[in-house]
Amino acid sequence: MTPTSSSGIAFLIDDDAAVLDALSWLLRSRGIPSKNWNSAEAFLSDYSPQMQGCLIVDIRMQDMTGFELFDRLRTLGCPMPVIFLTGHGEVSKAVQVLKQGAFDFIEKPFNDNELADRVLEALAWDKSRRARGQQSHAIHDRLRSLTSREKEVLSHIIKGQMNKIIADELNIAMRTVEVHRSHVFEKMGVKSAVELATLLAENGISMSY
Amino acid sequence: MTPTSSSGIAFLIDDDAAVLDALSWLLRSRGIPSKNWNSAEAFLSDYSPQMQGCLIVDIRMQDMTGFELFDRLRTLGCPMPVIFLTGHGEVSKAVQVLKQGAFDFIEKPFNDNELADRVLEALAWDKSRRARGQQSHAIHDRLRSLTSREKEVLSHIIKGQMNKIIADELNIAMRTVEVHRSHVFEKMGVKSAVELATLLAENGISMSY
DNA sequence: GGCAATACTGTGGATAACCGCAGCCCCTGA
DNA sequence: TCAGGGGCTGCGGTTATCCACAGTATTGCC
Repeated sequence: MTPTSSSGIAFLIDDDAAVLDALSWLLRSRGIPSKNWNSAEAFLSDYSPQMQGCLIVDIRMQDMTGFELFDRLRTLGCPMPVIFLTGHGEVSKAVQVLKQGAFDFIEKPFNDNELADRVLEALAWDKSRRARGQQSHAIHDRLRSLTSREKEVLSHIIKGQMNKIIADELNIAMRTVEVHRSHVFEKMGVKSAVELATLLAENGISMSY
Repeated sequence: MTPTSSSGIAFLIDDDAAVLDALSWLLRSRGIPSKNWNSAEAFLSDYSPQMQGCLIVDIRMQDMTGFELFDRLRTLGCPMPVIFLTGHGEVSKAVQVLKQGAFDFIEKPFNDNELADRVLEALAWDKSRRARGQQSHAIHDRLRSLTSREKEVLSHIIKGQMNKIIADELNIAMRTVEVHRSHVFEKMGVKSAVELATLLAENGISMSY
């Protein structure tokens, strides 16, 4: 099992110790591991891109609103799903934040079962995100292993151009293109141009050189 | 200009004639064409998949709630973006409906500029959706023009298999595969297997035969 | 029965892809 | 200075692809 195959942790962020206790107790009773922070700043200073799981964030905190924390984390590139907890029904804020990519927005007092279900959904979402990311990361690693000339040839290959044409456009011999081409296939772990094109297209990668 | 290149219409659905008037006046002042319905049922009976634009639906109506209308339309396959208007802040409903794919959820009284902006966003979203759909539709039309044997060969081509292998697996002569292959290219409007693979992958089409 | 569509096959030749072997040039770092 | 990596190239041979020409067979429809 690689590290990214774990189900992740629920990161609880609230400046109300009673809420943190109640939440962590609830989650533990469902077998969901969690960790607590009593302020947004505290979490931010501990934040690491290695973290896996989801965030459960109170909207109303002393040092920073949950929205601000959300913005800061997104700026840092944190992709984890965020569930907001709110005590007072601000519809426009809820709508805004959901449209910005929050995972959920739950009013207090919340139903225990419902909250636990949402957390499980968020953890599952994050897990599948990591799986997708791992695939995509592996491809980018392979792309980075290509020399610049190889990338250039690659970009022509996936346009479906023949070796002769590529050679003309790059002003090199066909034999050279053949060599680069076979290196590209080897480094990218594919056996044909079709596989290569599919691999890149499925991962939304377009090589514009 | 094809029909689908128009910007679409705002379909207003509210059983309060005063609101309909105000909305249609507002939108007309911004150059946004709109049409009115005074009940959900009335709109449903007029609904046609040909409609282009977005819906602006009051949550609270006599015959049916906006949510019900939303569900009914989605069941009918209506893909248009829906903006809900609500007079009373139900956060949980807003969250639920947004997660189900509503475009926006706006509280009354609303800011005129904001609403007009949202409508324009929704219309733009629908326009780009139609563009994507048209591309995808064209591809499916071409796929449908293939005979079943050709589709079978296609599925092997996009796996990157050589004609010889395909011939073996289908128990036919290589020459026959070559013929099917060239028919597939011609009907799909591509000149190479790479183009074909990219075309299908970019549109999320996987041929499993 | 004739006609069209579909599927299938063979022959032979042109073109393209693939590959090992061999070698050249340039740059960089030990 | 020498080794290694990257880029470039030619030769010769095998395998694949693409295609024109030429058929056979089956099915379904008017």
